[in-house]
Amino acid sequence: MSLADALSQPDKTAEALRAAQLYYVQDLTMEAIAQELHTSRSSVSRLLGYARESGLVDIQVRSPHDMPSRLEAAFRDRFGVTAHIVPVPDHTSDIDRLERVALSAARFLGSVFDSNMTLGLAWGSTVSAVARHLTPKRTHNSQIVQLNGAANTRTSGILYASEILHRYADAYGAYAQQFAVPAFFDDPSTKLALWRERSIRRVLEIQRRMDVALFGLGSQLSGVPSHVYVGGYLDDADFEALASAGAVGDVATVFFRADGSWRDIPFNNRASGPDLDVLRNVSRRICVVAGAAKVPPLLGALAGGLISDLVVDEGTARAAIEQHDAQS
Amino acid sequence: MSLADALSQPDKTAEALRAAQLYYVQDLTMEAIAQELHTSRSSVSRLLGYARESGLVDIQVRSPHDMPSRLEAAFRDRFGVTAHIVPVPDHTSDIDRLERVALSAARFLGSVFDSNMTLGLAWGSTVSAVARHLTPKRTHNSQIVQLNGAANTRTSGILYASEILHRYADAYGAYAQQFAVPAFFDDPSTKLALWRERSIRRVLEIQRRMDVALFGLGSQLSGVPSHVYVGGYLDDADFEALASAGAVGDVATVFFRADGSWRDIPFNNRASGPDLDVLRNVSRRICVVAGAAKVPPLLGALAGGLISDLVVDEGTARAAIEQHDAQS
DNA sequence: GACCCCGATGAACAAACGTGCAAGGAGACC
DNA sequence: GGTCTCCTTGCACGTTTGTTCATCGGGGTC
Repeated sequence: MSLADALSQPDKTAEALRAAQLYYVQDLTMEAIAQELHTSRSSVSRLLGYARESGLVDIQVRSPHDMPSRLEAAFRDRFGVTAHIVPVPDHTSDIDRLERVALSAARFLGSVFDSNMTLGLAWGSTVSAVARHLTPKRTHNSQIVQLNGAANTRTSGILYASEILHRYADAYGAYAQQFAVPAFFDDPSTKLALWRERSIRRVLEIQRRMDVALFGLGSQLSGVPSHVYVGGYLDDADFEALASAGAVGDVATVFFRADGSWRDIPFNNRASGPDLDVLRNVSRRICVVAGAAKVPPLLGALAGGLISDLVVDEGTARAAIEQHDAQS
Repeated sequence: MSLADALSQPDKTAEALRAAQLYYVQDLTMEAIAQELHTSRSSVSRLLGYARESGLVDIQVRSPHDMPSRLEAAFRDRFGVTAHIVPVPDHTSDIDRLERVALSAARFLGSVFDSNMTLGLAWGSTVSAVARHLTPKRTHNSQIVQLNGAANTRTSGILYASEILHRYADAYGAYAQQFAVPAFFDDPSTKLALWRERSIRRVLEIQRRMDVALFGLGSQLSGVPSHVYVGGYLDDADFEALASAGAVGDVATVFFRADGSWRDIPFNNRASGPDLDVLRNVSRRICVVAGAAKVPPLLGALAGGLISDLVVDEGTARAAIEQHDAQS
């Protein structure tokens, strides 16, 4: 359900609105609503589905402020971060886990992003997963900017960068700002040259002014090297270089260590993503994390102050807190 | 479900919160949630009911701002008032109509009222009906103040003033400020004398500082004199005096004319409610109206600028706009 | 006009849900 | 310890809801 679709059918929207009022506010049954609208119950069911899909009805669960979960309090105390813990049974597969976290993240993003804002998107499987669950929301004068160049598209289930960007822009009625550069450069000087181009500098300038950043964490370095980046961008030598530099993960192609440091990792001058100082200047830095494999990069990102709001599944959150407490 | 109850059972609240997350955010079925929580599906159903009742989950239907209903636009254009039209089939009885409008009003009030605010309540059957549908919401340092003295309690289905006040205070965790005076004075000088008392002046001072006012409209003067006020407070002579003064209705015992004027209605110096200038200084003045009989007082209140937000059923709204347009 | 395509519709079915009810359990009082 | 009361639980049932499917009707195309 795109915003354009929603606008193309004002009567349908009006009826859906009416049905939603009657159903969600006045607690009528669909049967009763069908009578009022002179249609069949099935149509009412569909109408309500449409109302939910298109964001006409907004359902949010809010914990009373005086009783945040123990885990959320732990993140606040240790890292000064607002955590949004997604309850997930422990035996859930990593794919389901990501899906459920992404769903919560999408709702949260919807409540944060608004008119006159700029949203920066890191390109990766996590941000792609969130894209699948966005709820439309009308905004004005807002834009979406891509934070790092696109990796290849052969990797399973990950959408094209432009496709992702378009989904966000469509859901929020925002202007999409592409960033047409490779994910990683082979030669740092190429990057420097490109960064002097006016078309690129314009994008960099927009990035610098973003109000909200949304990103996942790369964890290619922990344990077995994942194949995600093996598509012509990183080779074995690169991985070795990163490993020997002590990198534990990346945000938008920029790598950092367990202690949150990143400035002196040479590899980063080949990355297309924004300097992490730029990121740290953003007021809302929403990090979406699912799966225990991401605990090391998560702790690094937290140490580096890269995160202001964290959406994470319960198990990973618990593991992160335990590991942090064990190390300090 | 009172706020006190909600606090007395933190584990229940926590479980309800979890269930609500899984149900409303992650779209799991109750069966699945039951498994995660190691309980039966029925319990989950009840848990979710509790979560809704106690305001843990907040469902709101919001019209896209670019497409308000035609009626809402009409109210904005003609009176500068934000209208909240409650869809109700035309053949609905006045009692059902009031009930459905009150439900919407309660939800709206919940979205407006917050910490550090003072809410003024006119005492009447409409405000009483709203009380029945309040959703709990936690606030701090807020208070509820009664705007006018209590009429008698013999009239059907209307709660005691203190009972109403208590419901609001309980739902919002606010301090309740009673106003122990009669609805109408026989002798204006009694009122003047009482108004000099420090205990009364304290309440009047609070009234003067309120941020939100919630009131219905009295329509005792249109057509057949209703028996609502016939409880020892108003007699035939009073009604005649009001009729000859041109009064069309009242807000919190203070009467006004069709053109919105009220200052020179002698009867008002016997009323216990606040001067309408005090009311007009309140930033949110929420008026709840149901039933076509209230069209004349509604138009008067609109003319007098007494209303900032209007919650009204569709039929009455349409009638009011039609009548206004016909007269001008 | 004939044809096709696509989206909308209501009937029918299966899944999901709310609630009355009886059983069980914890505490209060005797 | 008995027992009385009140609250909670899970089951069973009837109701409500989501979804599939066949059908219909309104454009667009030849």
